[in-house]
Amino acid sequence: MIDEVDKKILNILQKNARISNAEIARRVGMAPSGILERMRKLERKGIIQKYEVRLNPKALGLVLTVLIMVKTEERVGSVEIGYELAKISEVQEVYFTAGEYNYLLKARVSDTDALTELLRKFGAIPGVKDTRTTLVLNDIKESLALDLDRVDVARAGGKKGARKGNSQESEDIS
Amino acid sequence: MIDEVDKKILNILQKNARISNAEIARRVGMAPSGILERMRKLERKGIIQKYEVRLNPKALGLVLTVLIMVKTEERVGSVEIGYELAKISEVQEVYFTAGEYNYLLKARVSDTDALTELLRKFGAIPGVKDTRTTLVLNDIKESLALDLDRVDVARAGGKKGARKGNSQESEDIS
DNA sequence: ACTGAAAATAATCTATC
DNA sequence: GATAGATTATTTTCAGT
Repeated sequence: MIDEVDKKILNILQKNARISNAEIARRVGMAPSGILERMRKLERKGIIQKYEVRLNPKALGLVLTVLIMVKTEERVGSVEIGYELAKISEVQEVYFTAGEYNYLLKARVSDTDALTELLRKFGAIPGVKDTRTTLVLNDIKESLALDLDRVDVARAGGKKGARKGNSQESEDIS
Repeated sequence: MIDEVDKKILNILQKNARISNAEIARRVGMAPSGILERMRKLERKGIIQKYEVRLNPKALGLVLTVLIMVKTEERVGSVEIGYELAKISEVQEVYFTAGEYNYLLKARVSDTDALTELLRKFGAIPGVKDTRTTLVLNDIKESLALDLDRVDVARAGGKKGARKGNSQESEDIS
């Protein structure tokens, strides 16, 4: 259950996740202790999953973004290979999809040699049958933001659809 | 230019972007003021782009992840329509790609009705010729983390590839 | 669920090396 | 670049409502 106050807090955090508690309190018009309690509850419910930093891949030399579709031979519905693919550090996103290809991945690499190396890693995973690489010419939008005006405040709850099938490693969320 | 100390700082932030400065300082073995200065420099250089919160879309009722390929009729190399697509709030990612389709998008919606509405919005943009929607059955991995061991510390610089072509709205980064 | 007060920490600035 | 020290601000806990 999230209410209008939670929505305000989450919208503030979506703009800048490193903003101080005290500043959120000021903007929401509540005591900092109350904000702190709400944030912890949102974390406990799994609505807040993580605070992340977005680094500029190009500024770090990872100038190529690639989208790779992967076809595998697994028993229907199995995502074993997906978890193997998710372990590869160049791979930022792995989706198990309905359709001809089983997975779609996004990866960042420094150059075509690094891309070749990455594809070689895929090929080394048993069951990977085919890959189809698409070069990204322009990362036009990349955002974690959700439009909270689209979420039904009444039915938004903490139980369903939590961390299942997420291979991110954990660490203290605060 | 990032060095080994920056790398340590960034790796700590990649695990939890809301960690205190003082705690980073403790882990790195430096004075907090020095860490603060380095973080500000990383922000100024555009290496740190944003601090984001990852909310659980499913916990908020946005249970469907969809990948949509969009074919457009634009003059070659133009990404005008990409920016239009990026304005739509359900759309979290927009990539301009080499290949048969011009764009690949990722979007979150609550149900198939919301998906229909989203596709209708695409159709309303002049120049959008065709869309191909793929349903995501499992979001296996979604992460912003970059493997800093893959970045060449020597050549990683602040000049190239900064915010160009990014339609995220800005706000005080701290 | 929230507030307000108190104690503990942290952020930030200046001066200095 | 970094630190140490001073000041201001924030975080956190908790008693009270």
